[in-house]
Amino acid sequence: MSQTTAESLLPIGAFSRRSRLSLKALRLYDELGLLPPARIDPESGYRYYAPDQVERARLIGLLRRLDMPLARIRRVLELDGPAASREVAAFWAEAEESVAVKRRLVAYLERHLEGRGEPMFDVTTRELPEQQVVSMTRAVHVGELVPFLHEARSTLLEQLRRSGARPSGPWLAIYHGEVNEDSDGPVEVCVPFEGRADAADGVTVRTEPAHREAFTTITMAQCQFPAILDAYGAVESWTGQRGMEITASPREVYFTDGDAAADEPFCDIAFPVRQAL
Amino acid sequence: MSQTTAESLLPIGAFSRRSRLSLKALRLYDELGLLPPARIDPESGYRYYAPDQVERARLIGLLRRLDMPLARIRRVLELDGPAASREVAAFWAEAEESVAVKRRLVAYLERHLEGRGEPMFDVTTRELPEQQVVSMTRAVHVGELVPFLHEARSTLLEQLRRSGARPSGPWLAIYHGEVNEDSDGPVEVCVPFEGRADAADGVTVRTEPAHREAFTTITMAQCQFPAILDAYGAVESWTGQRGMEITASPREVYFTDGDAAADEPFCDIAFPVRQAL
DNA sequence: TTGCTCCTCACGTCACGTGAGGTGGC
DNA sequence: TTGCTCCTCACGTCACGTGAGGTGGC
Repeated sequence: MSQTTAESLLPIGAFSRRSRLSLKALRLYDELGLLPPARIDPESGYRYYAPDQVERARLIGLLRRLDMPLARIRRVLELDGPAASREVAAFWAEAEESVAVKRRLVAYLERHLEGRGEPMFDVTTRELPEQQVVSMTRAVHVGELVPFLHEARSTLLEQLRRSGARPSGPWLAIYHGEVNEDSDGPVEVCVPFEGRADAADGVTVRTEPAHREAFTTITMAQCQFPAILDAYGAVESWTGQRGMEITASPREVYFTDGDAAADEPFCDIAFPVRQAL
Repeated sequence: MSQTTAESLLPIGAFSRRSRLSLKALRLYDELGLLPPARIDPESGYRYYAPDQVERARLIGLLRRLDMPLARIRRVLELDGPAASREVAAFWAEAEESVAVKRRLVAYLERHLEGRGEPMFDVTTRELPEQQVVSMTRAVHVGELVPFLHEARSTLLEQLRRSGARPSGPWLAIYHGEVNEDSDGPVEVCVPFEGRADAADGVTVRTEPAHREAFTTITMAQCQFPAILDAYGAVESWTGQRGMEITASPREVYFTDGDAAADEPFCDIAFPVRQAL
């Protein structure tokens, strides 16, 4: 029996041909414990694989063709059939999401490169007085942004209610860093208020200094990536042309508590500015 | 004027914020000549960028978000607007193609992982006598495969005609290596013949030795990746279960000159075999 | 003895991220 | 003097590809 088993073991070259994985890949998967050979000769270090390891090897190869990282493949392999299938489906759903974003980006780039007119934005400035705000800050990637905005707004309003203070203007989010797939902000959600409010777990009370800001109003459709780049770009170039300097992180001032129709005013894109010398 | 220009130059940190590119990325793009700073201080090595370089920088950043390689981005940047737009579209078309393949692969994997029945294949063997063939071999990736098959077949038939020989059986392709996006075969297209044929530029005349082969017949729909994996897998496991050894590269024997209906017999998937001892 | 297969480093690829250690101007 | 910004290495990441140099069995 062990005789028979030993005889049917495949050295790495044969196993490579049967599994369609390179020698280098097989050695790496061994090293990572992802696909250890059935036997390793202790003298020579030769790797010998069992024929029934071919199936696992091919599965790894196919998952790699989806560009699934090896760490994630390891997780798939630890699950039973139906759960593994769901894991693959979940991975692929993420991939499709990222493709959908890129598809919009391609459309945007084609429009820009061909020099077809970008949408027009009315940019103006306004003076904001010093203001008390309650705020919550978190590092979020793009997928977690919208839930965070809503959660933070609710928490802040609740905190004002508990403190006996009342909101004195529209809520806003300050983007201290970029928010996308690779970058996670941080994002600070603020609610301006009147009266006296207490800080709490995760809730800061601070003063937003008086400042002038350049802004433009956009619809919900224009607030999606990559269309939103045009709005940011419009405000930035407007300030640049007038010799203004951006003095703080950009912010979005929201008019609604949640959703609006795609073509209704949805928020202001605003940059604090000062006239350069 | 040069005064004004010099004053408006941005050091790398400011340019990084405006372009949304990391310092590391900006230094790399400088090194590669993709986005050299307007001025480099010869003493300190400090990089200074012109404000109008922001546009190019952002374009690079957006193209990178499509996962376009820097070499390809360089090409896009060398083109004028409309041509650049077409380059982006062409790149994206390739990406969509690769997504389409992966999408089918995901469906295939889900079926397999859930253990839903794989299609049944009738596998049998046949004895082939020694045969004269004319053949052409080339390293092709999956995108170039079908054109090569047709081109080679025409060339070989023409060569037989010129030699006064005549085809004596269906044409076939021998896959000496895997053919996919990363791997390029090689693939050998063969036409068996009777009579006497001359070699020519790229056309080899050789004898295919007598052998037994295990094979199954599939439709055109089953000949697509990844469905075709089932047919290959079926023949391989059939041979394995009967203690046969595969002795040469797998081959596909085509019944038609071009296309068939999706559910009609289209080709045989065949492996030369011998009974193991 | 020659070929073939296997072994283990070690370095390259691609597009950066992340320190380490140091300089320069306000 | 302290902080801030900038500089240049150098190494790490990820999943391998590609030798180099050497061993072992037929």
